[in-house]
Amino acid sequence: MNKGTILSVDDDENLQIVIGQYLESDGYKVIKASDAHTAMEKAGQHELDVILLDLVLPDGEGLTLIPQLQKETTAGIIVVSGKSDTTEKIVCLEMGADDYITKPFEMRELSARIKAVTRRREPSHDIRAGVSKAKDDLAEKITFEGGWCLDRTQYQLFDAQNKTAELTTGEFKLLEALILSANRALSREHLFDLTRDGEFDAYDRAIDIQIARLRKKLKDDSKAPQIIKTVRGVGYMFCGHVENE
Amino acid sequence: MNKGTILSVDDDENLQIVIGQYLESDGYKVIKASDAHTAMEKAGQHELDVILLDLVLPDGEGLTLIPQLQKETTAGIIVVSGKSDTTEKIVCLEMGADDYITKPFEMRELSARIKAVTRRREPSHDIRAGVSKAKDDLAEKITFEGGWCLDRTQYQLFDAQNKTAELTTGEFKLLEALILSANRALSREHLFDLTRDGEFDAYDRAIDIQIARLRKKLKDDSKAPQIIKTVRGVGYMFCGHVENE
DNA sequence: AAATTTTGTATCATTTGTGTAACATTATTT
DNA sequence: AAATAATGTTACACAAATGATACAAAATTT
Repeated sequence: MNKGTILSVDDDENLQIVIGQYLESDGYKVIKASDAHTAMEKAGQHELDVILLDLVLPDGEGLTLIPQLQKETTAGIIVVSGKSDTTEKIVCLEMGADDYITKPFEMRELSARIKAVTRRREPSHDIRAGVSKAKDDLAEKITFEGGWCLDRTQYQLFDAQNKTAELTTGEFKLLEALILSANRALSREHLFDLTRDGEFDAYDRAIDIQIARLRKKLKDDSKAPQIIKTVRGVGYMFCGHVENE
Repeated sequence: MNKGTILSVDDDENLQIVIGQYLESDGYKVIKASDAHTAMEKAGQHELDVILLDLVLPDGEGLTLIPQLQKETTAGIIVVSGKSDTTEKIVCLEMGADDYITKPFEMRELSARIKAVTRRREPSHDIRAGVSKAKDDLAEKITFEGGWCLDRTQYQLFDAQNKTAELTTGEFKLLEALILSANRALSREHLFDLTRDGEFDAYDRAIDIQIARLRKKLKDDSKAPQIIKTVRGVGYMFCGHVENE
């Protein structure tokens, strides 16, 4: 009997043991992590149904962990917090957590909340039926303003004369990411995540430089850019009309 | 703009009024019932998204009401209880309630929980470039009085001619915060918290200045403002009719 | 491993955004 | 209506964000 797989993320070793024992005897498979890093790791390795998440962790990712985990899995997230602070509750729920429970809690309550969360995620509750599936399969060639054509099979950008702009793969990925979210401002961090692995450091200017290089190759004047606009305080945005093929 | 329809079932008249006002100014349509019988009736008549349910009712159906309501609608059920009794919580969640909140609660928390419940019931967010877009509960474009359109993906405000008003991100955030709590007076401190980090100093006039700049760009005469009104001794309030897209 | 290409860091210049202070205006109280 | 308090306005200075350039470090190719 396996009711589902739960990832428990908490620093507190004793609590981990208690939770683990209870939930296992309840029929769940329990995976444990005691810091944000391993949490993300485990989330990538297992098919999770629910994540119990304490936001106070030694490598303290805190709130940002919620969207990160959601990117990695489709599991429900229950924030387990030491504080019963309304603002935090709200923020958590708004960031996408499914529920919020305050320590100390009774195991029975935790179990009930887990059930409630998993129940909601069952197909029967899913109202997705009839909703057009997101088009994952994107065009192989995308043309835009100025006769440019991004060829996603060749990893190259061609101009109106069909001459290659000699983009590097990094530049290509960045441009692709921008185009796929055209007319939407994207933060540097977001762009970083979309185009490469590793940790983004807030003072990292790498994206800026790459944008500058891209602009040059796109002949987009950075003083008054027409294609890649900078959104001050936010990041960059691809502007313009895009056509798929 | 209609975020959804909520049925509030509670015996307490005052609470009903408070909840009703808050949620309505929040963009929900609110229907009220003060006993189990009318609750069932209303549930049959309307397309509900969320039901706020106090189980202590004059004709005291209590817990059995949960499955009955679920038979009638597909709305999410949030149990609003006077007791913070774990057993009751568990029973409610097990009977199929989606959430449980204990009186007294802050309206903000209630609002957040409603959002969380409705979010879960929404169709999946569109997945562009494999990135799950951080899904707000809110519209991407909000239009209001005078043909203005706040584009939350571009971080810009456009006028009726679709020309950008050149808001800075700070100004944008402030306007967004005001709009999202339209027709509700917000204190400077609250606005500060909503739009930036750090500590608010009571003698800080920064918000005033930013309001002034916003008004100018919105062509809102500060002598007789139509869009952002001053609420003396309190703060500011966005007035007007807002439409989501 | 040398050469080449690609990417990142450091630095400085420039632009843009925002708070402060001082004063003007409007509202409220006396 | 005077006095007071709250808010609006403006100019200015400072801070922060971004762009540009040169160079260093990786990564890739030869």
